[in-house]
Parts: sequence; C-alpha cells; structure tokens
Amino acid sequence: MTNFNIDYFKHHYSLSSLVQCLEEDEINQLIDQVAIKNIRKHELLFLREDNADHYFFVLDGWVKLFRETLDGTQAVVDIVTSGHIFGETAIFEDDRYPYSAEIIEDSIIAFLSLRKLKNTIETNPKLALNMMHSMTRYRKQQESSIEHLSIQNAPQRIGCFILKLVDKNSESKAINIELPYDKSLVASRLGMQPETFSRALKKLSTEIGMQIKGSKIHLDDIQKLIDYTCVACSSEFPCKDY
Amino acid sequence: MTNFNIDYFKHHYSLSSLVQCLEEDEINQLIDQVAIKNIRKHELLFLREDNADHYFFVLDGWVKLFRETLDGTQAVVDIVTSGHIFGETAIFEDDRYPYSAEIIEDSIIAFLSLRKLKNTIETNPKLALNMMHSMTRYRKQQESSIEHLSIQNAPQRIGCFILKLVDKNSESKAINIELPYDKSLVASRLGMQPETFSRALKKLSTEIGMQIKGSKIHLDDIQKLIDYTCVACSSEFPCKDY
DNA sequence: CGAGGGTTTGAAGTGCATCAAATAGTGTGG
DNA sequence: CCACACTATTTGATGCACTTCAAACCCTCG
Repeated sequence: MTNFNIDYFKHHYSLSSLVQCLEEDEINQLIDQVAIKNIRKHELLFLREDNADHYFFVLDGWVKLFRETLDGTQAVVDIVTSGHIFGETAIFEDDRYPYSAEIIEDSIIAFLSLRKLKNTIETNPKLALNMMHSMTRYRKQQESSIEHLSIQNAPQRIGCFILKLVDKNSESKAINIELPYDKSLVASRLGMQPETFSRALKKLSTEIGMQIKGSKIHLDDIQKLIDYTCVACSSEFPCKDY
Repeated sequence: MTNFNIDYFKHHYSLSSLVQCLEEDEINQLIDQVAIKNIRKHELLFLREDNADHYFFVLDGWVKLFRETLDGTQAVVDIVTSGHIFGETAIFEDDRYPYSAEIIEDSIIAFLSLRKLKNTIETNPKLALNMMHSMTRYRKQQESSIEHLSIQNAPQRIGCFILKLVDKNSESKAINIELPYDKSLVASRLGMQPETFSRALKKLSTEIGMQIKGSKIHLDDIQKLIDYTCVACSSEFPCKDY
C-alpha cells in the first residue's frame, strides 16, 4: 500500500464491527487524536503487561499477537491483518495488554486512544453493545480453536486454516492461495511444530492431491478438502464461527 | 441446602459479578419474575440451540454445561455450582443457548428473564460494563484452557485443576480436598480419557507424593504441586485467569 | 560463491487413546 | 445384612500422532 490518509483510515475504521452503527460525530470523537504510522518488520509494538494507552487498527501489513511461557516458549494468540482491531481489550485488564504484539511484515498501523474508547463505552450503550458482539465473535473463535485443538489432527487443522483463507464468494471450485506468512508461523498459530506442519502438508498432498510449491497452494476441488477436514467438526463448513 | 427463599436468592444474586454495583431498584427490575426450582440429578435444563428465554443462577448443586460433536462425543464446557450464572450469553447468540445444560447433582436453580436482561443492558451502561467484565473473565478462562491443552500434559492439567479448588485464603501448606464430582466428569472437563486421568493421578502420587483415596486428595505441601504444575504456564500461580 | 536462515527428511522417543479385562464401589431387592 | 447387578475405576497391552533431535537440503542475499 502506497497511498493512505486520514479519510482512508476513517472509512475503513467506520466499517469495523467495533464502531459500525455509531453516528459520524461519535466516530469522530473516537478517532480525534489518531496517529498513523509506518512500522517495520520485526518491531515490537508492545509487550504483554505494558501499560496500555492505545488500541490499534491495521491499515496494512501483518501483526503477530503472542504470549511467552516461563520456559520461553511462544504461543501465538493470533495473526491479524488489514481491517483488524487489536489491543482494545486492555480496558478490561487494568489497562495492560494481555499479549505482546510484533510487526511481522512492514505495516501501517493506526494508534487510537484507549481512554476515549473507555469513556465512550461507559456512556454509550450502542458502542457497548458492539463491543459485546465483537467479544462474542472472538469467544466463538476461541471455542472452535479449543475444539480443533482437541479433535482435529494436524492435516485437518491445516485444512481448516486454508478453508478460512479461501474467498467465500469465489465461484470457482479450485483453490489457489498463498500462505500469508512464514510456514513456521502458521505452524505455531496452529499449535504444532514446523516439522509436523511440513509432514502434514505432504499428507494433504498424497491424500487429496493438494499441490504445494513453496508458499503457493493449489487444489482442483475445494470439496475434497472440506470432506477431509470438516468430518470431525461440530460446526459445518464454512465454520460458522469465523 | 434445605431452606431458601426469594431474599436468600436476591442476596446472593446481588453479589454476582453480573449485577454488582447496580442500584437496588435496578436489580429488582431484573429479578421481577424469577422462578426458583428444585431440579433432580440427570435432568436436562436445556439443549444447545434451544430457544432461550431464561438465564440461570445456581443456588445449590452442580450443573454441567456441554456440547456434542457430530460423532456424539461430549465436550464439557464447564461445570458450575452455587453463585454462578449461566446461559446469559444467549442474548448475543440470536437467543439460542450455545451449549446444553444438565443437572448432575440435585440442584436449586433460579430462572431469570433473558428479555429483561437484554433490555436493561441495551440502556444501562453499568450493567453493560459488568457484562463485559464477566465476558472478559470467561475469555481468559478459555485462553488458559487453550494454553493448557497445548502445553500441559495430563498430570499438570490435573494439578492445575486441583490448585484452583484450593482455598486461596487457607494458611496451611497442606492440601486436603475432595474431587467435586465424578472422576470421569473431571477427566472430560480436562479433555482426557478416564483411563488417562487415573494414570495421571497415579503419576502425581509417585512424582510428588500426592495421596489419593477415592475422591479425597491429600498433599503435605502445596508448593510441590505448584512447582510440578505451573512451570509450563504463561501465568503464575495462582493462575490469574481464574 | 558461500553463509545463514527456513524447510524438509529421517529416526527414535513420548504421551495419550483405545480396547480389553480385572477390580472396586454402589445401590437394589431379598 | 447379604447377595447380586450394575457402574465406575483401575490396570495392562498395543497403536498412532506428534515431538524431539539430527542432518540434509534449499533458497535468498550479501
């Protein structure tokens, strides 16, 4: 992305589930002091437990949200891209971030005031309701993560991940996508080792004929993947929870 | 519990995180049409996807919240007892319950109107904030479940479960507790098979000297269990998320 | 071209699930 | 109070999926 400005930001921010349905002047209130910054790959936006003054809106790029255990292992909470908001839940966590955030591809990030958000939520039931709805959506995502962790095997988890990347509106039966970031990051997002990820991809290749070239993935018929992946799931494709 | 009445209910309900900080007349509004019922073990309170008119407050007993997958396996979402509210999130799920509920010990349950709750949330920012706080708490529980599922092994998961049952205010270094319900229910709550549960308990016995007699558990020094259990965790004991 | 990361492959080990069987525990009717 | 049936729990044996460690390979970029 090469050109952007406040209006571009405002347009996309207004569409986000957090603030949709608000009047324009209410939104203007919220974005009054927004700062838009280019941030480079590998930079840390904040660390878990940091004092939280801002929440963030991704205009472009990729951001990894993660935690670390005492023994140094990293657990990837989520990986977000354009149109996503993150860090806003700090207002329910004593104004501390519940995870760390690292830029993993050069990104354009809007910094928004948590204080303003907090004040508005405390008085505006519409925003509060939106916030609750987005919390509910997130909760359902997590529930399906739990389910997937416990009942899907590695190839199925990858299948599910790929299905979520597929354009739901596409007419074509074929899948042609590119993995959005490092394979080892995807692996960690799916809670498995890079080696397991690699072997699981190979299994998808032999079992349903999925073709893998570097980070490019091709499959002639999406239905094969659905049949292979979703048998174990309590929700049907497309996973309602996403 | 042998004696209870509306005032007893009101007292405890008022203390619940959902409605604390509300004025008395606001609470009276919410509990206007409450019904308090004795319900027997094994009865189903509602099924997932049922049309939701009520949310529930447990006055006494135990209730299992669960889901079923296509192949009939049961996943236990939670097991709740006195003082807990459940079913209230249906207002964000198109008025359908997101899980099924079964009474697992004879219980006393208050039936509360979801419609009233919904109306109040939509206009009263205080209640909305409380609701968000309780959603946040739940979210953190889930996050720690995800973490535990992927990082902790079976004995550690049991250890974590036991640590949560321990009275945090107790002065004593020793643990003396009784498992609150069927062992196989605990197993399912922790996402493992009854056989695995049994073997994992035995491992806790040989590794840190925990003594198990039926459903009674004794350990001379809680620190042993903390050392064994919490090494893998991103939060410290007592797990902040509970 | 060569260094260094990410990725793949191989071999071995671990943990949990599954199936089967033995044992303990609980409630029932006699 | 005992005998029986039924269920919950434990134990053993086996298999599978994933992890771990080690080495090879591949790709990119100086």
